[in-house]
Amino acid sequence: MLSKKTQYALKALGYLAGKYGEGPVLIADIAKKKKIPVKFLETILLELKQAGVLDSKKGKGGGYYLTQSPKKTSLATAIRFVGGPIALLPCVSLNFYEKCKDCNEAVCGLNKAMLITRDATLKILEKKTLAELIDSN
Amino acid sequence: MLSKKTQYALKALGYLAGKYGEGPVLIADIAKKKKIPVKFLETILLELKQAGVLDSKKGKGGGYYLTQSPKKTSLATAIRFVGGPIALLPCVSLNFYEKCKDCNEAVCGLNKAMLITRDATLKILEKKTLAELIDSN
DNA sequence: AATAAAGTCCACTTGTTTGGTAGACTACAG
DNA sequence: CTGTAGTCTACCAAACAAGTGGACTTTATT
Repeated sequence: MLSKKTQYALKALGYLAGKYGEGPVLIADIAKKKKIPVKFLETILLELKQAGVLDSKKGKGGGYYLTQSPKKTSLATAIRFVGGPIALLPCVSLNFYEKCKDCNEAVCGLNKAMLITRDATLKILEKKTLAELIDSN
Repeated sequence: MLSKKTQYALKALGYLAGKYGEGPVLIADIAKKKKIPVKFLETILLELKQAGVLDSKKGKGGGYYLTQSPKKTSLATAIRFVGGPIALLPCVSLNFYEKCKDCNEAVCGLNKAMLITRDATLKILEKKTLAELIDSN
């Protein structure tokens, strides 16, 4: 299961995708529409900005906005930006790999099963983009 | 990512699968071979026993063992027994479903994407069984 | 019956995540 | 120069995850 933080990040990105090209969107606006605690969202958006997915404008008329077209960012990328590994085990994670203490990966059945799972998941999440998160909500 | 607890549970079940039919296996034995903290493993095995996957024998010559052939328990089942939801979001979970506060699922793009992901994951994890976790480690 | 082996159960610590509050500072539009 | 809005820092606390320690019960064996 994705962490709350990652879930909120995806919701916020989906909302911003819907507003792409319309200028900066207020944190408070996103928080209200997507039912996210304002202060928590603040730190999430800041992380996404540091990752380069978002940019912001301070002062009146300010807010957050996507740095590029929502079609150019895949869900897999978005999830990784807020720190969520996609694989079910550390030993099959591309970006958060960690070796098992107890097994030889070449012959580990668990490793094999989870590798297949990760590939199937990635195949989907790399094709879907932020543009697909736009909806009528 | 699966929780440590779930990861340990799968490792332990894999080990017990390899010993199926050979009588009870000591907690300490599993812990040592799979590098799991003994006390933590203790609570995990207890949960699996209460779920019916394992049974135990107390006293000398006691230990834990699978209640049925490793081929009869899928990885999806095993994961769910120790409390781990398989879906990436609560709103697409079969066993731990929770409605989103902020979206209409029928038109939610995130929901759709995660549903497809969950189905792909489940398809794999429901086919793989504990027997496939047996290896030479 | 005594003993040792082994699972069971309860309490506790430690650390992280999640959610929330408060306040000061910076940038910018009007 | 004033108000708006993001930035940053510092807390707090409830809930959960991970891990530890110790006392208790059951059972086979001697």
